[in-house]
Amino acid sequence: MTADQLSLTFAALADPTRRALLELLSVRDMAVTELAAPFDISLPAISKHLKVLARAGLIEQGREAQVRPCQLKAEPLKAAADWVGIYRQHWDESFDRLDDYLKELQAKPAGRERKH
Amino acid sequence: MTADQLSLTFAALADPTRRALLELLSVRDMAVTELAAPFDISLPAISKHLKVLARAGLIEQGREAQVRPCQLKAEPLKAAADWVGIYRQHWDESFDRLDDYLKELQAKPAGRERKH
DNA sequence: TTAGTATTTAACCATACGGTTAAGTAACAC
DNA sequence: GTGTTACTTAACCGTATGGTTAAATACTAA
Repeated sequence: MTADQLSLTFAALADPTRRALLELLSVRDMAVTELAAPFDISLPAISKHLKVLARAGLIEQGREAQVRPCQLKAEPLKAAADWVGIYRQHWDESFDRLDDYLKELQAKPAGRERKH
Repeated sequence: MTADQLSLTFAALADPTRRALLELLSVRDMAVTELAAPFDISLPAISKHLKVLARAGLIEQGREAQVRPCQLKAEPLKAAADWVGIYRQHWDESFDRLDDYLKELQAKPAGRERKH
C-alpha cells in the first residue's frame, strides 16, 4: 500500500484483463456491464479491476441513472512512458532513433504550434 | 503464473526497488552485493527481486568466480513502451505531437540511415 | 582441509491479488 | 409500495509478493 504513482500505474497494467479494459475505453466511454461483456469472469471481478484502475488514476467513473460510465484517463501513462523511454537507447542497439528523438525534442522544445 | 510477457514486464516494473535496480544496471553491469548496497533490505530480498527481473527477461546473470554479474536486457521494455505509446493521443490533449510523430514515422519509414 | 566471500534456497510470516458467490445499494419503472 | 436493472460490497479461498533469518551452495585463498 501507499505505493507511489508509478508503481500503481505499472501494477495496474500488469494484468491482461485490465489492459483489455483500457483498450475498450480507448475507443469510447462504456458502462460497467458493457465493459464486462467480452470477459468470462464475474461482474464483481470486473468491478475490482476497475477499482484498481481508478486507484491508479487510469479511469474515472461517473453516474447516469443506474449506469456508471467509465472514462479513460491516460495522464498517468505519460509518466510510465517517460520512465520506460529512458531505456530506449538500451533496447535500440543502434542509437539512431535516440538521436532522432533528441533532435526532435530540440526542434520543438515546448511551444505548441497550431495544427488542425 | 504463466503470465504473458507484457504482464511479466509491467509486474516487474511495479516495484520501486526493482525499478531502481534497473536504473543502476543501466549505468553498468554490477554484482549482486554491489547492487544491494544502496538498499536497506536484506540480500535475499534483493536476490528475489533479481529473480523477478530475470523471469521478465529484463536482466541476465553471468558468473565470474563467486560473483554473479547482472546485465540489463532492455528488449522487453520495447514492447511495454509500444503498448503504452498507443495511448499517447489520449494523454496529449492536443494532437499536435501525434501529428508530429506520425509525420516523423512517414518521413523515415524503416531504413536506418547512418549517424555518428 | 579450513576458512572466507558471494549468493541462493528454505522456511516462515503478513499482506495483497484475482477469483468466486451471496447480499447490499442506487436509481428508475410501475 | 414492488420489482428490475446496474452495479458494489462482504466474506471467503488459494496463490503470489515482499520481507525476514538461518542454512546451503559455489567458488577462491591459505
